Amino acid sequence: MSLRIALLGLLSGVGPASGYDLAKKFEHSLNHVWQAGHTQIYPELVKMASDGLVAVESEGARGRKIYTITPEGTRELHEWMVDHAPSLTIRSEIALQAFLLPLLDRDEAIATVERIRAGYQARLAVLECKGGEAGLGKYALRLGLSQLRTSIQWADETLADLKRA
Amino acid sequence: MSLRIALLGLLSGVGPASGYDLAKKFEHSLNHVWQAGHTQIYPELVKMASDGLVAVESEGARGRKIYTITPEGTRELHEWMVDHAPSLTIRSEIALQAFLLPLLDRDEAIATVERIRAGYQARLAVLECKGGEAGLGKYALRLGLSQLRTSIQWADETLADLKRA
DNA sequence: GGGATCATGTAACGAGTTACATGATTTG
DNA sequence: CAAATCATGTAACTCGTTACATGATCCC
Repeated sequence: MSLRIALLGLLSGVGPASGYDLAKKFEHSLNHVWQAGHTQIYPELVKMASDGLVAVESEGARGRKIYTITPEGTRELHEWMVDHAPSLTIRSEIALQAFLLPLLDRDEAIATVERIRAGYQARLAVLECKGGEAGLGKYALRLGLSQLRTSIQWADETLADLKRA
Repeated sequence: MSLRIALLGLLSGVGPASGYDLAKKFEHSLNHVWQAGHTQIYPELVKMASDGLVAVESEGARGRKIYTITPEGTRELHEWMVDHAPSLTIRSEIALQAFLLPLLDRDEAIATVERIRAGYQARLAVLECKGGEAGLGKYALRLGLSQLRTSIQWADETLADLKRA
């Protein structure tokens, strides 16, 4: 369901696009929120077209197919945004490592937290480059940035904690 | 893979347990980090047993099977904790709603953020009850709490932002 | 005896990943 | 012409969810 919503959202927000374009958007602007590769996107667009949520507007060079959102797609997107209580389901490998940290001895734990911190830091650098603008992703970007900064702070506190012991 | 690790981690941290026990742990202590229901856990334990990572220690009343982690399981768990760079993959319905927020008009956006905030708040209340203790999950709990507090702050700032406009 | 909880499973389906496969066009 | 990028797809597999199914034991 969420993949559909993400695709509908992009088509609605940035206008008609090909599967290829949409895959790029996933890579560059949506990646801190949802992930999907082209192998998932292409078949989904076909299904969505047969469900009447999108339509092929035109076929361009190199077999390029431009999809547009239909009124029905717009309705479905809007309904999801307004009615759907988003699931709180979390599956985070990082949090799992954090959870199991007490199973390691001091030095191993420190090294693991440092690795986690580096990952957060790298991602923060990427997000920071996406800078202030961004009509569509604006609020999500701010959310991502504050969560990352908080997580880095957690890593620092945890490192201090582990080193103290 | 991560499901295996989570199960190995629990067996290692809290000692021998049945699939049922492990499912309860997932519900009560691991749920802010990883989720799995019994329908996923039971078959996975069988596979893990055939891979030599766990063993059935004893069979108790009502067909209860107690699993223990084997030395090989311990090795695998340790290796993952020490060597594995955790994936940064995120799939968050909440962040997706946040991303698409600019597609809504002012009042709808406000209502949506309020719904998101309520979700965060509810989860925060749950986590806060798990209180200070917790050998195994200690660090993950702190991480979860700070992330939630940050997210609630984001919701408040976003609401202020939307109301100003 | 009846309802709650303990305890384990299977089957069907949907979501997501990895590997494979193909061909057109642009740029150096 | 060769390499990069554009552009689309399929197949096999793993992971996760929902629905179904069964029976034992405990407590009222």
